[in-house]
Formats: sequence, structure tokens, C-alpha cells
Amino acid sequence: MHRLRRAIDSRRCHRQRRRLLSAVAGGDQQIRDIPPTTCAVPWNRILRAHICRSRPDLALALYRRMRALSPTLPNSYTLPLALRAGTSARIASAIHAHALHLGLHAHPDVARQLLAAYARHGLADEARHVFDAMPSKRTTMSWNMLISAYSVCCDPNNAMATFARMAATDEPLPDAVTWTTLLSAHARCGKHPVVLELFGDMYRSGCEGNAESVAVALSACPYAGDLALAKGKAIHGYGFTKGVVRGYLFVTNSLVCMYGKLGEMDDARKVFREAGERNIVTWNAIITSYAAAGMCDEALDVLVRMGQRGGMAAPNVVSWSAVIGGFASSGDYERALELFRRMQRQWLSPNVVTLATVLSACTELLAVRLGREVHSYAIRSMLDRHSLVENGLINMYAKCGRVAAARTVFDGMKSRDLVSWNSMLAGYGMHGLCDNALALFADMAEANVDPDGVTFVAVLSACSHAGRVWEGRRLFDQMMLEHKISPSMEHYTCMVDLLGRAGLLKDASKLIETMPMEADLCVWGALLNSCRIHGDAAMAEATIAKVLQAGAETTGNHTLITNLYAACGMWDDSKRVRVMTREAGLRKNPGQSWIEVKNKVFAFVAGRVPPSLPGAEEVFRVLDDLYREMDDERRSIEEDHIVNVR
DNA sequence: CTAGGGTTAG
Repeated sequence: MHRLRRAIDSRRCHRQRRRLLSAVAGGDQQIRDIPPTTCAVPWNRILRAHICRSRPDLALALYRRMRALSPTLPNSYTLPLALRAGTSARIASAIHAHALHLGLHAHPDVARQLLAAYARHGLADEARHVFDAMPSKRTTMSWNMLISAYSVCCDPNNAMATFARMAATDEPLPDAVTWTTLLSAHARCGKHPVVLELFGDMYRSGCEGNAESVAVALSACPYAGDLALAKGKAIHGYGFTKGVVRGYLFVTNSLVCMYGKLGEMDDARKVFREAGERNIVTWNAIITSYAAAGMCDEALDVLVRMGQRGGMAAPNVVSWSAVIGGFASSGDYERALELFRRMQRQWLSPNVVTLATVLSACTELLAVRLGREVHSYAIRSMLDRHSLVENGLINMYAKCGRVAAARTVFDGMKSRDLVSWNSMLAGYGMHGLCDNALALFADMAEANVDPDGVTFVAVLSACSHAGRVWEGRRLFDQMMLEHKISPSMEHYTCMVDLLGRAGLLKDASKLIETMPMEADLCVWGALLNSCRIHGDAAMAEATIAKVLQAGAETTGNHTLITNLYAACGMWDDSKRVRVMTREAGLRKNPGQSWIEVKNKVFAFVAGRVPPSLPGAEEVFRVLDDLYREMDDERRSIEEDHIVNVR
């Protein structure tokens, strides 16, 4: 019946099809001249042709034209084709609406393609709706598409629940694709331990591991803690026995990356060398491995070699971002920024990840000017509304002292994630704007965003800088009782600082005693600093005894203690520790800084007058003035603190 | 003439 009708349609529409084809070949203007028709078949053929030639834009234009001529023209063949051409969730919903209008939503082909389209774009609720209403028997494939929808929208819990629902029904069994989809649902939102557990479940259920699932499992290995390398090697071996290592690019790439992330450069290089085939991802994986191992020059070298080889694998944004990120995380921010410039000179467009990396380098260098330049670049390339860039901007502006600019970015965001809130709060905290921080913290609760440990570090340090003991104590309790966050060393450091600065030295030292972990140097340092501020030599002495007893024989520790004695006016003790330090053979690298004036670099080493500094006397006179001003400022702030505590 | 799964940069 179907075939007969298609034959009749075909003959009736033959002439129309030819006119359509020539109109389409002539470009978009001529599409408007296509005569009205009552037959969908010729349209469908051209739609299919466009999709086969990977021109979804032309296919969609044709579909729009078709509906403009007559909304009832599309049939059960047209809608699946249009859905395949759809490039956004919005288009998928529009075609769904057309299907409902035409009464074709229950047609098996239409329903299946609707489910596929919703899954591709991660509209899980809509996918679920179509799935539940599907007329035909549920197949493994339709289950897989629903699970995939949850995977795409980063909802591993519902992916798992759907998998459980599928397992509870006895008809369609999960296959390798079902398992792989479930694995990737967890991998893409960072639930790496679950990925490895599920990979084990998959093996135990008797499902054959294939290249795709092995690739996902390998990508999760570097996050498996102490057993990471052992697990990675086990899965490597498993893949080998299944014959999915050699000749499977995805697995090769996953292996290079896994070994690289674990710092096993020899293994990473070995897999890379022995790979029969390489693509851009393979090259980027080896670049990333070098960068992760801190071998940034080697990473750059590979990138340059890629460029010289020419042809197939030219370096792309990922290659460049990886090298830039490598330099940035090794602390060489200047090199990172220099490479960012070089990348732009090669006419390669940075993307949101590149910008986020570059912004973090700007932040560390306190390079607001360059940061603003990156901001304007982001606006021009329309990347400024992406949360990754926005969070980077908030962080950059806040840490560079432009708190108002940071707030402008924050206020302009359409949706704020935890990182946005934490960056803004930390910005207020580090500039002593405690009231702003506390107000924003209240807004955060209002917006139903759950704070995490980082949030509390930000607000607690804001309180400690402003001497707000009562608020700080309340927040600390709230963190533990309401939010069930167990305090980390950082939180204790904040609290010791808060209590100590306010002069509550006994409370601070009592808190250290009741801490569930061994206090580290930061915690002791906070207490000692408070002793210094309040001139409590006895408490300082007792504290130092405890630090020495804890036996942290590091240079920094000795220097800290020396300075502390000196600050408390206990010069004899200060000298004693200094001698002790020298005897222990510990020497601190002297602090250094340098400035560039007219292409000449002037270096300053702590405690040493530069031999060839013109106008040294003048410099030191200005410095003395500055010190005096800073001291006055400090004293007035401390007086404020005392007033606040009372 | 036909759906679903995979690797790299933060």
C-alpha cells in the first residue's frame, strides 16, 4: 500500500521535482519562486539530499519554505528529516508543535526522531514525555536515547534511574551502547569513581566491553586516587585482550591522556609513538601530557612541530589552550600571555576556555589592563555571556582591586553558579568589604544556591578582616549545623584569625586544641600574628614552644618565629632563633623583586641595598614615609577593631 | 533506507 502510493506520488510529482531542484540549485532567492504544490515527495527528496551532503541550513530553509506555502504540506517523512536537520533545541520543539498540529506526533518515525532530537539537545523532560507516549514497543534504542538525554543535560541520577527502570522490565536488555551512555552520563559531570564502578558492573553483567566504553573508563582513571595507575593499566590490559587498542583512535587517545595525566610520560610517549594512526586529538593529548607534567617547553615544542608538519594535523584552539594553560599553572604567566598573543597572530580564534585560562594568568599578575583587553575581546567575539568567561572576569576584577567592575559583571549574568557567588564573595572578603559580603551571602540563600566550603572560607575571612566576631561565629556554626559541612584546616585558620585579631587569644588557642586535625603552620601563624598585634609575649612564647614541639623544621617556620620575636620586642630570643636557623643549615631564599624602567631592570633583594642604584637615598626616604603612613593606617584600623568587638 | 554510545584544553 505504502509502496504503491509512493510510486503514484513519484510519477505525479516528477515534473515538480525537477523544477524544485533547479530552483534550489540556483540559490535561496529562487526558492521563493517555487510554485505551490500539494505533494511532499519532491520536497522530501531534496531535504534528504541536503542532509546527506551535510547542509542542514539548506534543509531547514527548504522546510520553512514548505510550511510557508502550506502548513499541511509536511508529512510523516518530512518531519523526521526536518528534525535531523535541526541544530537547536528550539527548532526541535517547534517541529514537535508542527507534528501535534498535523496529528503526526504518534507516528512511529516521527516519535522516534523527536526522541532522538530531544536527546541530542539534552531536553530530558521533553524526551521523557515523547518516550512515555511512544506508541510502538520500547526498544533498546529508545531506552538508550532517553538515557542519553539525561546524559547530555548532566543529570546522572535520572540516567541511572532510567537504567534501573529498564533493567526492571525484562524485554529489551541493556546493550553495550546503554552501558556506554550510562558511563558517559557520569563521566561528563565529573563522577569518575562511579564510572569505574559501572564499568565493573558492565563486565560482571556479561556485557562485552567495546572500544567506546573502554575509552570512557580510561578517561575516568586519573581521578581514581591511589589506585589510579593500577586501574588504568588493568583497563588498558582488558582493552588489549578485547582487541580494541590497536587501530582504535579513541582508545589510543584516551590512553595517552590517562598516562599523561598520571605523570607517566614514558607510557604516554610509548602509546603515542606506537599509534598506527594519529589525529588532532592524539597530538593534543601528548601536548596536554607534557603540560600536566610541568614540561611546558616540550609541550610548546610539539605544538611547533605540528605546525611545521603541515597538512592533516595543524594546531587548533585546544592545542594552544593546553600550552597556555600549562605555562599558567606552572606560574610562568608572562609566557602564557605571550603565547596568547602568538596564537592570535596566527589568526586562531580563542574560545571560552582559552579566555578563562588567560584571565586567570592576568589575575595572578594583577594585570588589569590586559584583563580589560581580554574583556573587550570577549565582548567583540560574543563570548562574554558565557559563565566560564564571566566567572574569570569576576575573579580577575575582584583580585585586581576593581570590586565594582566585578560586581557589574556579576549583576549582568543571566545565571550564576556556585563559582560566580564564591568569586564575588572572596572579592569582597579580601578587600575588607564585610558588609557587602554578608549581604551577598544573604542574596545567595535567597537565590537558593547552596554554599560549599569555599563559600564559608570567603565569608569567614571577610568577617575576620573586619573584626566581626559575632557574625563569624554564627556563620561557623551555621556551616556545620545547617549545611553539614565539616570545617577544613582553612576554616579553622579563618576562625583562629577572627578570634585572635579581636583579642580573644584564649578562645583562639582553645579552638586549635579542639580541632580534629593537627594544626598546620597557617593556623599557628594566625595565632602568632594575633599575639603580635596584641603584644601578648607570654602567649607567643607558649605558641612558639608548641610549634617547635610539632617539629616542623622548615626555613619559613624559623623565619616566621624570628620575625615574631622581633615584632614583640624580644630581641634576644629573635637572635637565638636566627642562630639556631643558621646552625641547622637552613637558609631562606631572600625575597626579590624587580622593576623595569626604560628597558633596564632594577632588582631589589630583601635586606640589601642595590650597589648601582642611582638616587638610592631618595628611594629610601620615600620608603620610610610610606612605612610611616602604613603604620598609622594599621593603628587606626586596629583601633576600629577594638571598638567593633565591644 | 533508517535513530543511540567514544578521546583532548579550564
